[in-house]
Amino acid sequence: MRALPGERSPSRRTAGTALRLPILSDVARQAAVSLTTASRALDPDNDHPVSDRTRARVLAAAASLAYQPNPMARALRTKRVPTIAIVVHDVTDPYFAEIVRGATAAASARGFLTVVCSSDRDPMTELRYVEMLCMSRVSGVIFAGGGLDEAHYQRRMSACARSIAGYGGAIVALAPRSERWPAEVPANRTGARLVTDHLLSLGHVGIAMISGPATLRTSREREIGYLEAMKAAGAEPLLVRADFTIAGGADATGRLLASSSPTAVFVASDTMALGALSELRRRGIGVPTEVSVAGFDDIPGLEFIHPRLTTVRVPMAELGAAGVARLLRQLDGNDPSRGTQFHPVELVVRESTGQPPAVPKSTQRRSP
Amino acid sequence: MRALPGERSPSRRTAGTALRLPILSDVARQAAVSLTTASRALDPDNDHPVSDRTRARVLAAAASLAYQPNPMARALRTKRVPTIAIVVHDVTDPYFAEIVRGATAAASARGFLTVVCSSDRDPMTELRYVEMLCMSRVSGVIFAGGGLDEAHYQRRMSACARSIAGYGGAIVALAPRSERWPAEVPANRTGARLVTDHLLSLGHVGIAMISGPATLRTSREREIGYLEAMKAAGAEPLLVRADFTIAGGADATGRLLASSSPTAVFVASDTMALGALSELRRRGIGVPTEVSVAGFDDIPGLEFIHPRLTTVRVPMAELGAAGVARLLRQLDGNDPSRGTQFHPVELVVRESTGQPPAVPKSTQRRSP
DNA sequence: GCTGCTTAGGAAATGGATTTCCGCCGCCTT
DNA sequence: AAGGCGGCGGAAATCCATTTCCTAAGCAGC
Repeated sequence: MRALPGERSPSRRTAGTALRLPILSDVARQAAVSLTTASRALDPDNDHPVSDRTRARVLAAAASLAYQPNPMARALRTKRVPTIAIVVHDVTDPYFAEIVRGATAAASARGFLTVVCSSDRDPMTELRYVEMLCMSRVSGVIFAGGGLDEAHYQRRMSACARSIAGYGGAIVALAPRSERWPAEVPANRTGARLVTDHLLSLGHVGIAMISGPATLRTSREREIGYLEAMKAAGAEPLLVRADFTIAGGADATGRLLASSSPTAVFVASDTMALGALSELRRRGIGVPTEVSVAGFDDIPGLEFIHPRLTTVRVPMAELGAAGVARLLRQLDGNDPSRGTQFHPVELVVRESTGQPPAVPKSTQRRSP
Repeated sequence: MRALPGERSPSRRTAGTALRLPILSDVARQAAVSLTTASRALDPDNDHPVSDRTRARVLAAAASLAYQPNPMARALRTKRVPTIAIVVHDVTDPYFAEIVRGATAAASARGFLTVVCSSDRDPMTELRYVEMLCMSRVSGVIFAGGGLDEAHYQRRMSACARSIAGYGGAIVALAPRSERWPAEVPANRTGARLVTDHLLSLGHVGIAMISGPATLRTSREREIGYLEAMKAAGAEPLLVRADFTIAGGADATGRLLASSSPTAVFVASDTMALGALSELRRRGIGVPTEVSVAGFDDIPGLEFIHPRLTTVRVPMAELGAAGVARLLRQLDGNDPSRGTQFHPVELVVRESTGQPPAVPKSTQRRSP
């Protein structure tokens, strides 16, 4: 496992730059104090008293040397590296990409690096990543996507979680999960109700929903909102499931149309909705003239697709940033809560939803 | 900077799991050898002789304890953390997301974590990230996007590069840059020539190009391919620039149409092409019936947009993986090359390109 | 028998910051 | 005057793998 290339010549290729960076003992020497005092003076969180005069001397010395503590040495003692991991289902999905963007910005503002692990929706890959993260002693792990409701997976995952807690790391979820972790999640149910009500208020009755996998709690929460709204309106629900991908959305749309003819479809994520839109266009079905389509998330770039998609705005970047903030509070020990914080969502009406076709079909057919 | 929460109680919350992970001395004790020997036996690259019997004992002990070397302690000695950073212009852009996916998979297969830094196209943000990475002693930095051709930026960037080389880290670029770093880049010029030739062969003469910022070498390489092909065909080129974003593509399309009426547009990236398509549709201009549009990159999800976009396939994930492989070779010292490795691209003809409108305009107007 | 080399293994130093444990000084009690 | 306490600073242990330097034994060659 030798990592350092032995053949690297000791001679400095590039003249000019002093390659030895200042270390704490340089600062201590220049300030004429001990290592201990230097460390304490430089650490604003340290509660050991240091006189103002001494602290000033140390600070001045550190500044004059442009001292930066060595993160590796620090990590060795504190047992954690100053990096935060974000585990997503798919970096390529704008929903997650946006969360990553928000989290990265927040983390780097606090001096943390962010590592992104994309499981590509494979539970085993995710598990492997988390085990690796745990071994690397990352300060925290943010689960941006939901977990699987599956016993074997959950057992291994909770072993990781225990281990992370064991070395003082923290965990935060950005989607509903069965594990009782601190969570920052969008108001999925409310959002789903909002869109469904919007479609109902436009006069739709046959409103189908394309949801994600049943094993994902996010799917289920959004379904509940939909079902609640439909029930309240006395309308008959119709649910189809697919993967949270463009292809999944297209596929589900095909299946849906094979067995029913809704005038509106609520799709549980914009990414899937893109697929739905694509499939409808392929079949020559007008949106919103023949079928209204609404999504969820408000991923970036939606202004540019046609017709502009009605959706529910989830503050993705804010969610990422909130996850980092929560994580950091947990690490600092001043937020022992394990509760779930909900983030408000907002209906964004654009052009993909409209009134149902003027010629009202007598009754909506339902799946057999 | 106290990172460990002091208030964390020493008692184990979760029974059952031994929280202290095995360390090298545990292995050494169980194998009845010294630390030194244990370390040597476990390191396949170490050339110090260890007898087979001893090695077997150590290996058995390590296996029985499920020993994993502590990455932080190792990093402290080797002066680098086993982490590779990928610097992108925008994680949200599928082009970069795809590269990140490929790189992450390759890195984790070799035991490296991947951190993603998204500069959001701001040179200062990028510089700050790179300085932070350098301070964190990451093993390597992969620049997925091109650099700025600007003196101030280049000076600071090369200071970082020197420093990274100074501690034994490596750098790889995945886009053409003025710095002479080892690079793995797509055959931009060839690709651009391929698409342009495709458009020419369809009978187009008025072929405009929407390119990226002039300060990005990727833009310029793609332009050159376009210009070469146009020149060879005796056609008059017409170039418009914009940001490498959806909005940029839409905006450039507007400007283009304000002053000319090409029958085909070659857009330097799919992301921009999405904007172009959107703008054309907004104006009711048929694609490809009135204007053909071709992109570059072949980002995922293109099958689902309408009309399906003709483009040049860049092996993005492979590029990311190749970048990691190159980086690792550099770290191992068995690839001292600074050369550029080109990755072949491939024309993918789909539905957004077709013959020019049947009624041939007498002559293509050009910008005044 | 002595030198010289090779093979095998160990003790201890190293990397750099953090933290625990102590001691000292001055001041206040009783 | 003896004991106590708060404020301040330092020595040394700690974190854990790697690496440098050494020792010892075994064997060949002169």
